Amino acid sequence: MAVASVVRHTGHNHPRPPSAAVVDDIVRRLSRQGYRDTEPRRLVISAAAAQGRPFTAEELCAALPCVGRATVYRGLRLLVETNQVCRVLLEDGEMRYQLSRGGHHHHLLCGACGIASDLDDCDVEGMLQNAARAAGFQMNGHWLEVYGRCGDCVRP
Amino acid sequence: MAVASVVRHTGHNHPRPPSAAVVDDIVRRLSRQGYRDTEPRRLVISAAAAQGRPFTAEELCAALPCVGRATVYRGLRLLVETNQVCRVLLEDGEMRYQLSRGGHHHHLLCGACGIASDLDDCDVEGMLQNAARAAGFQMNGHWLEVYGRCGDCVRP
DNA sequence: GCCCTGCTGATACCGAATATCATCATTGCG
DNA sequence: CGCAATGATGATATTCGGTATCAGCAGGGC
Repeated sequence: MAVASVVRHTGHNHPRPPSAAVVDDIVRRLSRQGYRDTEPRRLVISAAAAQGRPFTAEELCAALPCVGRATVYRGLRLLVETNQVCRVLLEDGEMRYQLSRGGHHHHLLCGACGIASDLDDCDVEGMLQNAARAAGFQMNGHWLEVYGRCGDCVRP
Repeated sequence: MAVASVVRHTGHNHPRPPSAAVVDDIVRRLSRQGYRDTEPRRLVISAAAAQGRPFTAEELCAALPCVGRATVYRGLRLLVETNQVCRVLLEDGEMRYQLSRGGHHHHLLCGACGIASDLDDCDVEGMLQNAARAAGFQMNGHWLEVYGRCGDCVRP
């Protein structure tokens, strides 16, 4: 049976004060991979961490008028490639981003407030493996997003 | 337990001859909703049906040099909105399209040949409902894509 | 402190997608 | 059947998200 645990990224629907520890953590991980610790890059990470819900590259640019567009896009791409930021697919097909806590997980996307909570420990994996195998398909990955209303929006 | 059944859209990896019956069927459904039966629209549907794997809007345009770009884009959008065509999300985030057989299903996407088979009767739904509910989330939809290798590509 | 090299950012560029709008064609109706 | 209303078309312009370019800057190893 699946066990669900939720980590809400913020108590409310608004940007949180970017935690310096979170930024340091990510910068450290990037350094370990040979990427430099630069001021603009820290600003991008900080801005990403400050978003209360999945964001777009353009939103980051708007939040960082003092950082060049190209730098924001490059920084975001780097974060995605190194799995510091995960992609979030909205129901209408729009792609957004969100700071990742790492590890495999799925998103519970609230259509009302736009917040994406993380759903860990849901073993769709095994079930999909079986279904795929039965179809003669060798599965080695999947993409899953869950849409609906979060608890706060269902009973406000 | 999940029961999987696969419908491979074509025996091989190449465009099939567009079946007039399929096109007529879709045109009829559109007519019922008040959309006109026009030559360019039929061409778009026919081209979409002729694709052997998920395609992009640009690929449709290329396949229909005699139909205006705007018309192709409008036609494709209409087909998506009326659920005649479903969106297919590739592993890298690219969005493609594929004629839908209707009904809820997921895609088994082969990274080798690019073909998307349909996976019906996989009850992730129930499992997700439970996991979401346990997290205080009211689920009312999901998006799932499965990635791997199809049978033909695993043992060629 | 110096130098190498990766990073930055202004700009130009590209491609996908949509808006515009005059013209055309489908279909309902007399 | 033929006409009028209106939805559809398509050439074009435009917008917009994202990337390539490249000279200058700065991080960090020495």
